[in-house]
Amino acid sequence: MSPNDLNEAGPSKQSLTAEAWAAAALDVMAVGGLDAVAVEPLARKLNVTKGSFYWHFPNREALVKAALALWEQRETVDVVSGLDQEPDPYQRIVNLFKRANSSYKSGRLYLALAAATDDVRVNEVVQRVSARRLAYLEKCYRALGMSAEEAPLWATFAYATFIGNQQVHRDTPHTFPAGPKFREYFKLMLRTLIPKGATP
Amino acid sequence: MSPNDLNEAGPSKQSLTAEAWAAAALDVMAVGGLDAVAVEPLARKLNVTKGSFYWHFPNREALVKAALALWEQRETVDVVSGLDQEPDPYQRIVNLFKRANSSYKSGRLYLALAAATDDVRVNEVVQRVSARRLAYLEKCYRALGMSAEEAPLWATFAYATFIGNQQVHRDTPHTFPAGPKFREYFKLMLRTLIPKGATP
DNA sequence: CGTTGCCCATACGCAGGCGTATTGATAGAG
DNA sequence: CTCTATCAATACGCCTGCGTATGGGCAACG
Repeated sequence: MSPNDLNEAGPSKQSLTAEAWAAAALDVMAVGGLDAVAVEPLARKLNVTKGSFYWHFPNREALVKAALALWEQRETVDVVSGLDQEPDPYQRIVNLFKRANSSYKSGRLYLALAAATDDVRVNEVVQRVSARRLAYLEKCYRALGMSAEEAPLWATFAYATFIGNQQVHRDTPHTFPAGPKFREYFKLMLRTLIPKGATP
Repeated sequence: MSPNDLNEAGPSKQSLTAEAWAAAALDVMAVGGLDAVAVEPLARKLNVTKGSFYWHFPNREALVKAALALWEQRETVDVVSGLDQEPDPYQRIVNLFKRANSSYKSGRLYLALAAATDDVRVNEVVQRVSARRLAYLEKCYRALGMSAEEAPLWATFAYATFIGNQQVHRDTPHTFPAGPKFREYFKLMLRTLIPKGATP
């Protein structure tokens, strides 16, 4: 837990910021979906009343927008920072997979957000984030020497696989390979999804 | 459209059945998620009032249960009927993939249901359906001569991939390969996810 | 024609979330 | 010490969905 842990019980005498509300909104989103972002329940969780909320935000709409912006920014810096440092394209894909399979919580958040197919604002953000990831993957495959026709297919393939992994992991947790089995599974995916040549 | 098309405008003088309500519930679920299954909005969509609903069901809970039961039954008969007729295990997997990538609507429904992670009833059903699909895939891989250690890994891999395909297709529709590109993509997945030997 | 059962409409009270208005508390500036 | 700006609590009205109670229409059957 960070020093200024929010959305937890306890006084936490520090005044709430708008970003704290947005972060709390993302937390409940990961569990209850977009509809779970409700002002009064959130206020209860933060040990305040909605009197506080309506000082920081004009309405619920603004909170949703702020939460989505925060999420997109997190996801985007997540991609550029650290990941792009790696020179080897093969290792870049490996790192992507590692990251995708490690952060279970952020995976849940993506799935919860993407499930809000009826909300236009959410759809736009999800689309941008997904498209960025796909473009990044495609770039990696091209760096591996793949043609402009093949790369997008492999990128979609790989991306679908690790999005699907998060889904399967969430939906049937006890069936998903764990421990040493997961290491096997991981290696299987890597050698299957990164074709020929270019080993590190 | 079937002769007794429900959940559409128009009088449709035929009396509503409980299953019609359940089917309509599944329809709105595929778009708005579990929370969209609300009695009064559904009644409006069916051109009746909730007076009708509360004759067929004791409460909203019962409707959700009925809808889930209907869904599970659909998904289950979907697997056993027609699919298990095919003798060749390779072709069985191919058919699975074809079916997964063809029924866009049913894919959306699965994703919407699976997103309701906070609901216990939904989780149980989703878990059973997913587990059944995984077990079926594993059986296919074993029929291809795969070992008891490898088969579950490949089954999870393949299942994650086509669940992920539905997700990517939904989240970034314009990026997803279409037309001839999709045929390429499909062949790529098949030859990658069904290893060596056992070609038809 | 009357009665009975099936299916639905209407009207009501209740609960919970949204947004507003008003007041209160606290810290820092002067 | 006073004043002011910041942040939060309280109280209110509104809307919407849930569940109940009651009554109405209609077909089948006697």
